Amino acid sequence: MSSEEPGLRPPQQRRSRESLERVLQAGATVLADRGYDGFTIGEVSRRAGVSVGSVYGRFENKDALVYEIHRRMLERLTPATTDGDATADLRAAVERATRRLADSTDGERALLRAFMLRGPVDERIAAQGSQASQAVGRTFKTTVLQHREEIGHPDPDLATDIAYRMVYDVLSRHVMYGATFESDAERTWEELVDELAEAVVAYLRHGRR
Amino acid sequence: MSSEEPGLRPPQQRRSRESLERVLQAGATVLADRGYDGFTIGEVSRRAGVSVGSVYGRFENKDALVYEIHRRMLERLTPATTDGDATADLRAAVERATRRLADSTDGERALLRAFMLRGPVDERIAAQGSQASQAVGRTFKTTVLQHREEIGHPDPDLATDIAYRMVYDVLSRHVMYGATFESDAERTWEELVDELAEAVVAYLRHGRR
Amino acid sequence: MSSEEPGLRPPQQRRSRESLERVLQAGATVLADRGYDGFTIGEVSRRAGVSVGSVYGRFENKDALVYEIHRRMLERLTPATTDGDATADLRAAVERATRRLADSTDGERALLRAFMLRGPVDERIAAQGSQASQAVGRTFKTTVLQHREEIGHPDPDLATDIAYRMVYDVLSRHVMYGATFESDAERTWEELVDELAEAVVAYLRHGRR
Amino acid sequence: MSSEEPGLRPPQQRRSRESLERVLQAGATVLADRGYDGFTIGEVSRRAGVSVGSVYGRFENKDALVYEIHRRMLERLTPATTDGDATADLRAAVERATRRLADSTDGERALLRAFMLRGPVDERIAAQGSQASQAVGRTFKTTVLQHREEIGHPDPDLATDIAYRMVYDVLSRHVMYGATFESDAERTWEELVDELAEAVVAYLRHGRR
DNA sequence: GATGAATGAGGCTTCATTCAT
DNA sequence: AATGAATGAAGCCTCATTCAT
Repeated sequence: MSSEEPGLRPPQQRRSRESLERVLQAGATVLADRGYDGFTIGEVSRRAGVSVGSVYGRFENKDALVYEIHRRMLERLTPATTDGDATADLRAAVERATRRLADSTDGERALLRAFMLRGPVDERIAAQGSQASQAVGRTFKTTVLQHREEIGHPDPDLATDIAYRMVYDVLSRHVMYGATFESDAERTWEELVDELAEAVVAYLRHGRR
Repeated sequence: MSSEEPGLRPPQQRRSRESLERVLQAGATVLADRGYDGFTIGEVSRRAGVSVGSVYGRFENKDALVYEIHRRMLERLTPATTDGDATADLRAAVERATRRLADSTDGERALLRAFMLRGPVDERIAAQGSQASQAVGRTFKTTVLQHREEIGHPDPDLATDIAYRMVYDVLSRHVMYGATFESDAERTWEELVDELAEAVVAYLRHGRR
Repeated sequence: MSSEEPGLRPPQQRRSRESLERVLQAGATVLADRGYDGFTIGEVSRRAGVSVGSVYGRFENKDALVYEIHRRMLERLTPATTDGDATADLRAAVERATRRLADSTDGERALLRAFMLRGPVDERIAAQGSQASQAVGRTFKTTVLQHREEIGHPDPDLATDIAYRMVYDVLSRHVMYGATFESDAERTWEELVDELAEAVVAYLRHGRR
Repeated sequence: MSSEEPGLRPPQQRRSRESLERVLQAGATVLADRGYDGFTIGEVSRRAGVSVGSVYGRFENKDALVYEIHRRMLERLTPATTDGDATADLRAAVERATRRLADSTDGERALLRAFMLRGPVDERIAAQGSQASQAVGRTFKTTVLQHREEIGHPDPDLATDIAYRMVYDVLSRHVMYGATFESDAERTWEELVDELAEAVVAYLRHGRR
């Protein structure tokens, strides 16, 4: 399938590798600063201090460059996720999982935002992003389900899935739109993280009627 | 402020009103079908069966057309919201408020999606959208806070705000990305609505530690 | 010849005549204010408070309107020119002729400017303008040549022609470009008029070598 | 000031310099042949045998191209002007200065015409043109004022300034409108030059009344 | 006659991609 | 390999003119 092709032409020499990195770095900066609309090959080549032709020497086309920047961002966002550490109870598990999810976006929010806006328009971005989000989700859920017995909801798997969505979606929206879009009450990132954990704990714990 | 001007040139003849509606309708369809990127004046004029100049006879520029489509969508989305109806208890209130929010998107999801993606890039869309979301939010919160005494959270206003964000953000994300983005478990709109209400009730009710 | 056709459709009714005048007046104002580039039928119709179609009901096309505005301006600029009044001597004749030329532009400078810039691009404007300028020139020369015996130049007709050009061209340029274009010394209209007369007198009087 | 920026993107390769020259040359030809109204990027690119994009690769926008053509024309028109050569008397000085001014337009009249018509509409053209004209004027006046003692006019500086305007304006008008606009007597360039010098000499020499 | 809506050619500009050097 | 110049399709917008009402 063509969607499987990397579009990245592997570098052969030392200088090549450096220039490749410069292009990727510049590309990420452009995306973060000016969004996808401001992301032109010309702008990237200018910021990278590399010629347009050189960019095309590295990447088959613009999309391939975007995908690679995306891929690398996701790599940084979803680390090895060695999540072995046990947790004392459901609350502790939820808090840790939530915090970990929140922290993973540190320093990448502007770039993440650009891709979040691009996903719905570009299937491949969506697919890559979805995959990563699901991986993160599995970790989240695994951590939380360590305390399955504390969960009062009749369908713990469903509840945990919903819980993950709540956390993920509220944080995502904050990344995309900022602190006050849907409400005039400004909420900091920290507040959101704390309250989301609180909400999730309450939701998971309580028995149905 | 000049940024407040509508940019819509009011029609003065019958023929003209019809063509205005055709343009708006075609514009909404294009946005829904192909997103903002596919939204060109040429495409709109083609679908509306109207010349390019005609579009400009009605709208100052492309943005003015987009804003007007947005404005009308928001008008449909946020009805008079006479929300007088009392509710029996917190659960009933949350369920009604959540359902109402969810239902308001019926039939407009594709268009809504286009604007949700445009907001972060276009301040005016963001401002209009935010205003509407906040209005909806006030109704949601008012309904829920009718049962303030049932709320166990030490700060009921904060909790209600967070609750609204959870509902709004999960549903929004579903509109933007579909059923399976961040989780591989496909969730229907209905499931989401029900479980979100459940989660909110649990969150609001439970006393802190 | 098509260049002979007036392009003006004669008005039949009272209201018609009024609206015709409004169009011509508005057209002159637009030309004076915004130059030929800003002269669009839309703008004229807006300022005249008359529909676009109405303008075309009066004038075959944009050019015909421009020509008519031009024609009327020239009519005002070049009055019956009954120049019978005798003058005492060459100096008096030159001064009167120069002053009369200068005064004829009063209150029309902005409009005149627009047409002076249009002439070189539009043959018909050039022809009409040239004809008027030549008529004015004949009066100027006739007045001056009343004192042919005072003229020292071996070819009085040539000299008078050159004299007219000097006066006409310096004043024209002042109308087109303002007080300081070709020199940093700002010269008022009055200064120019006085010194031009002085120069012309000196030129005409002096015998050759 | 940003209005001072050239808007010309400096060429870096041999090929590019050639194409730059072709564009400038074609641009000048278009302006000379069809005036500013006929000066479209499409027409220039066609005549230069170069793509539209290529023009924009070299110039920020249409105006920048026009300004550069103007700048180069002025450069050719106003040479180093080392005017050291002494003159025998006022007449010789005036004749030389007038002739030099007249000669400077050789071979550029059509292009000059286009810019003379553009100046009143484009401030930057006006400013550049005015500056050049004033520089030429200073040379003219310096040459003439070498013989200040021959000047009978009570204010030699004023008179010299007026003299320059007469020469400049009559020649300019001839460039813009041709030989017969304001008079039906056709005057050749040579005749104008000779008579203007004659007139200026007479004007400067004669004592006031 | 009057109105103003509709038309569409034409002008400016951008940018992904190719290709000569 | 690297460079950056060249290409041209495509998008936005204007405005003279026509024509249905």
